[in-house]
Amino acid sequence: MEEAAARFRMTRQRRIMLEELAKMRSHPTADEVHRAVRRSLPRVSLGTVYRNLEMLSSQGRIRKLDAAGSRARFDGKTTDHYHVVCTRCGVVSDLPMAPKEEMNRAAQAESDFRITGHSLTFKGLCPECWRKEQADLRRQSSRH
Amino acid sequence: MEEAAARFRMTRQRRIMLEELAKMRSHPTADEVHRAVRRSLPRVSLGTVYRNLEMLSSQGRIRKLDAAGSRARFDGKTTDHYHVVCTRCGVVSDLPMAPKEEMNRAAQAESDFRITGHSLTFKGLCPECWRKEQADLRRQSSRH
DNA sequence: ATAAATGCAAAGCCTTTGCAATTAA
DNA sequence: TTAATTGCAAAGGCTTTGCATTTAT
Repeated sequence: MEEAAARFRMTRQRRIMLEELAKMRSHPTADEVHRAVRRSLPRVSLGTVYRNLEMLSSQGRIRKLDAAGSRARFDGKTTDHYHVVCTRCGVVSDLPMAPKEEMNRAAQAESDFRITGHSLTFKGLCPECWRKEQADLRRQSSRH
Repeated sequence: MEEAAARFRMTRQRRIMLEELAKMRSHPTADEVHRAVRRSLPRVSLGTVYRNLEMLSSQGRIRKLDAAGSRARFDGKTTDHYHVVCTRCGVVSDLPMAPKEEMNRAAQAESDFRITGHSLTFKGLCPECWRKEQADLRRQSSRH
């Protein structure tokens, strides 16, 4: 009945991954991290790298770039608009908010890229998941 | 030497895909589109659906949602910041621009989701690709 | 000592592709 | 007629997972 508190170990693999990620400013993919870590740990496996990338970002020690989800989604509506995606169930909804062209200009002032546009996706809980989330919290606090 | 102008045919498959996408307001994945189209065209293949989704969005008749980038990217920097991604070579760079918390409030006013954050990614051409792009254009116009 | 983490390899998913047959124009 | 498109099935690429072994605590 007693829940084992998850304990994380600072393995050599994890330490080196953190070190490498701290110095790589290039937003590497999993296999780029793998290659980097391999220089000091030739036997590290890609599986371990994937597991640790996932684990470290769930801990907030690193960050996974916003790629909402792995499967592509399509929209019959081609006019520019923003989306909100539910972080719990993944449902995507339109947002009736006018796209802000002027943000491109603001970004252009800060970047040496030739800015041509932007994509803005809000994160949140859909009404249904928000309800469930509250129910979960209520249940948890009443457990003691 | 003569370039064949690409001609697109309005096949039954494409017409029905467009019709379905127009009525589905749920931002379907490829296989959800497949299922929908199959109701009227039971023998349509998933491969065709993929090919046409790609083709129709390159034509601008439908839209592929952002974040569709297939591989995950990671960042050792955990403080909130925006990114710019080069639409030609895919390189990702940080943007020294303060994240705008107030956008969440603006979005909240328009949505029944519980908004908790957003991710903003600018699109553009990195300095190198921008240079190449201009060279390409120059070459093209001088060809006549 | 012992539960967490690893390496390895196999499996899973989503997506892309080659090819012979079909079909829009 | 004929080049684009399809269905099918196989292959690809990224990611996840099962399991015996190793390792941090």
